[in-house]
Amino acid sequence: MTSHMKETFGEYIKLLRTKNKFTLTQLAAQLELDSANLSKIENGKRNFDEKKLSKLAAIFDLDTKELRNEYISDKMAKHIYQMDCSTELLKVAEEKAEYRKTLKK
Amino acid sequence: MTSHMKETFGEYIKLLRTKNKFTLTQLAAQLELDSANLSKIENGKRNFDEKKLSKLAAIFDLDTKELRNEYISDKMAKHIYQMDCSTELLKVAEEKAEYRKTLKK
DNA sequence: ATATGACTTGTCATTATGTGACAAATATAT
DNA sequence: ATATATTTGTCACATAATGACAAGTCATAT
Repeated sequence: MTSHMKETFGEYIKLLRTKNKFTLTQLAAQLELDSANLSKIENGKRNFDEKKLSKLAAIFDLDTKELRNEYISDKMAKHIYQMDCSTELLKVAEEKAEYRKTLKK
Repeated sequence: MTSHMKETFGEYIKLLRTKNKFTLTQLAAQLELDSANLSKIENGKRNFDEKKLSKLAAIFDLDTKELRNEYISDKMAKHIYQMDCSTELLKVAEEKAEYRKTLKK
């Protein structure tokens, strides 16, 4: 874990986009999606499609694995936030996740 | 955090039910749901409806808050498991969840 | 062996939730 | 004011979750 972003994934995309002087339309085109929807993604009103992560990484020359980590941690953060899950509870959750692994499936 | 269950929430319900010598049909009736669907819940194929938590607590004389914690940690565990989220990544996610709080909304 | 009760599985109609697409509104710059 | 950039609203469609019920398995008592 090298990065320590506090942004949401949407804000992160916006950051990347503006730093590289892209317009929504330009980036959206490269990602093969509607610029209006990309706007919603940047503003946290829609989800970024996981299948497009590698494309996004390629555009901004990022490490795909790192980017996927950002993506996953953001998604988890959203859940943590939404269920208002405390650190304590998260620990329990982690144990339970381990338990689920032992159930294979 | 007093409990340290490793079960899934479904398994937990089943445990409560069998310890109290209830049949699926009996418990389902009290929870106002189909016994077939309760079976699926116990076996992790459906979700327990959060709105019925207090009812469940009442039936088995449990602390509602504790029960809700079990419920939430189970749900989080599911997410952690599904996205195969490492402890490291979880820490990052927690920070990001904090960040989301600062965004209010 | 078959009847009964307990549990599981499959399926379907309905509902809820998310997505792509485009129009319209707003903001920002020139 | 005009053009461009961004945001918001909405609709039709796809996808996923749910309630309901039928049919299945399994164990056991008779």
